[in-house]
Amino acid sequence: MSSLMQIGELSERAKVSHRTIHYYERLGLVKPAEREGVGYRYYDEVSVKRLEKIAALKRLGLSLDEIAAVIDLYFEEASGIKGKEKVLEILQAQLAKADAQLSELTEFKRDVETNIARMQALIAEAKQG
Amino acid sequence: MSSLMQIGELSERAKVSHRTIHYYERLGLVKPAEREGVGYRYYDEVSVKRLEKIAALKRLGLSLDEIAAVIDLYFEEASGIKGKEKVLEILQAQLAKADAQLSELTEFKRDVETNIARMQALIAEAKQG
DNA sequence: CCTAAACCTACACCCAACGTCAGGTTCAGG
DNA sequence: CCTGAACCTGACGTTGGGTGTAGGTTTAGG
Repeated sequence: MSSLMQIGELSERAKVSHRTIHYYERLGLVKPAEREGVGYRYYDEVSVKRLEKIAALKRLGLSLDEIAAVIDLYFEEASGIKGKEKVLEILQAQLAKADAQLSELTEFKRDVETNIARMQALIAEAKQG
Repeated sequence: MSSLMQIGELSERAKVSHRTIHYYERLGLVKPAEREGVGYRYYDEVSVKRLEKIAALKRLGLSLDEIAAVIDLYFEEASGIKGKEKVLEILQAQLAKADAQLSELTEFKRDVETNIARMQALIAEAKQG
């Protein structure tokens, strides 16, 4: 009696439209915990987390295909022994990408801060020049 | 005699197709330093930097429209007095966005590192279990 | 002066990631 | 049993960020 929810509630809780959920399902990103006969989709709590994780990965700039390739790592026990080293490779690539993005982002932030200071100075100057 | 270059060279140096350069020009992201009559486009060194900056901002997840809104800050003197406060607003929004992205990215990195450790443990275990 | 390489414009087309719409089904409450 | 809300599928539309191509022009070098 794990209290499943329908797509409407999932949609609200994960802040994702139901059409998007359908779309993600076709791409293999999410699937209902249960689907009796040919009827409604029923989801569990994990689906909420899964959609939130997908959103987070998207914000990092991953495409849906790239996300599909790694999302299971977050929600399933490690796949068969043979694939573990490949999974490790993927993770290390993502780490490298994250590092690169971090330094680029840090630099960007510095630039923005510089520009903000410059703007504020110019505004102050204009206001009492 | 500042030795201008044509679009082909710019394209090669900035690693951006000439079609994309045309496209960016329509969006107001770049423009040739010179264009005699109705003929070829001629670019200077600044254009190379500009395209590289655009690429960097794209990697941070900015749309071309957002980039258009700020790119001039990097290459021109501050625009007219009236717009300065709006520019400041844009910059502050970008700073907030960058901060959010930074913390998300940091969290993501931690997750990936955890998963890497987990994978490595599993692999080691499998190799001598 | 001629030609090939590089350029020009304009329009059509592509892909990812959705959203919209139409027409039909299911389900819960009164 | 009936109705309205929630759901279903499938086809088509849209937006962002480009790419492809046709048909014409410019220019540098021999």
